[in-house]
Amino acid sequence: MAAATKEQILDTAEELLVEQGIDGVSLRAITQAAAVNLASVHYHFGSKEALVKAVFVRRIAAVNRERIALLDAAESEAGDGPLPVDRIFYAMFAPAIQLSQDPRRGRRFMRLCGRFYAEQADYLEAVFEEEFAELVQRMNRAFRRAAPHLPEKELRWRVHFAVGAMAHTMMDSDRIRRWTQGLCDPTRVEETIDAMVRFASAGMNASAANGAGGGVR
Amino acid sequence: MAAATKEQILDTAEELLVEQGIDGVSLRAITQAAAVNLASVHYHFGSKEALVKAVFVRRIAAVNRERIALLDAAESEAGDGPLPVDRIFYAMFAPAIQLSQDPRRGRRFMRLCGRFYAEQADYLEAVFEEEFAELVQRMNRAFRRAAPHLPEKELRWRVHFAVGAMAHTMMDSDRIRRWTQGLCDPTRVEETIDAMVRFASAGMNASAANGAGGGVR
DNA sequence: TTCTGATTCAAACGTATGTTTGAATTCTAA
DNA sequence: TTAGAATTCAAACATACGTTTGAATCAGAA
Repeated sequence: MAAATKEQILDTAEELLVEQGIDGVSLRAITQAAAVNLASVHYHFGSKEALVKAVFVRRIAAVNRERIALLDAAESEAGDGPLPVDRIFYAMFAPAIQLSQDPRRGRRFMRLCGRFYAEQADYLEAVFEEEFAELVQRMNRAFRRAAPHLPEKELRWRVHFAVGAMAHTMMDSDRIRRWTQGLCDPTRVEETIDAMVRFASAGMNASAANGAGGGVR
Repeated sequence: MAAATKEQILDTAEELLVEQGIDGVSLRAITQAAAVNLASVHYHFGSKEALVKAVFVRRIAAVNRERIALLDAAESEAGDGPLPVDRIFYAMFAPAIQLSQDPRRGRRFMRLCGRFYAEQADYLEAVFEEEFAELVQRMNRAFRRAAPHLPEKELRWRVHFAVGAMAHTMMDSDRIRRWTQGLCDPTRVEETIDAMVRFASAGMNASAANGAGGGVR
């Protein structure tokens, strides 16, 4: 059956890509683990590159749709007023981290997403921009309204830092659990999201730079 | 001359590793760009793996020594009292980000460091633990004293998020500059550090979770 | 059943990689 | 200057990879 083979390849590729990275996993390893023929990848996808893209897009599109849906809900609830910062961050973090509640593929993909972001493969850069364009615009606009006192530059920096905190957590669930002896465990999803929202919101709500260069030391 | 060849290989490898990742760059590319013979790598380092390790350790050891020196200075200045949170974060961020002031190798290595952290190559994991063991211990102790009211779990999460913000910035200097049309530019080092310290300190100083599960929504 | 298109399969192709080899060359010290 | 070690070099080795090929097999409609 055709469709079954294609999905089998996608699932197995996603699993192995998480564990070993794009360059670390070969088509032979994928097809062998999926119990399909080596040539099936090229028959169904065209190339390894296209397979990697397909693995990524299949899930990230759903996550970003959910993020935008959460933004929509929050905005219609807020009427004409600005959104609370923590609601925006919740919309940003929750769908990605929550995906880990799917015990089968979720946790794998959570790490894969961070991994893709880190690998910076050229052909993934375009996919990134396309899949994130609308979301980034919506997020920036929401933050702008939520923190109108903040200089644009400072606001962008803080969004960037918050994305970093999230990406780090997505990419790294094993390491943080190990280094804290299980105290911090990203598989406890709601707890993780709550801590992340608290941290990022407090960071975003901090007072801006006082004058020129006024930092520590 | 022996030493010159070895350093030439290290420098060139660092440069190319940043641009193309560990698996993306071949020994042939490195040795050709360095204008040395292919076999020199194995003569001086033993293997590609050992070369990669050497590239990493050469700089990260210096950065972590500087971090600990900053902690020492802050602690002797503070006497018996706890350190301000922003001083701890400054000690954590500044040496890594400041390395980018070296216009020759600095910026490259800043990205390489984040890249290594993301790649999670098995043989790098051991190097990471060794090179960071002392620093992590010192940092955790300093934060514990600086925020005694904070539950251990919450404290560890926040340190983790702050590390994420830093790693993201280190790994990503091109992307953030591009996405903000130059507004946020990690090559403006002090400005970057200041923004990062403000963000992380505010996140660390946020009030802890109020009761069970009390977050957004 | 028979035919046609879709799918699977084993095998091979061409290329790039990390590594090794052994001779040639350069440096160092007596 | 010269013996001996250190270093460089061109060439080859073995392997793994993504991709292609063409025949074999399967599915479903006539």
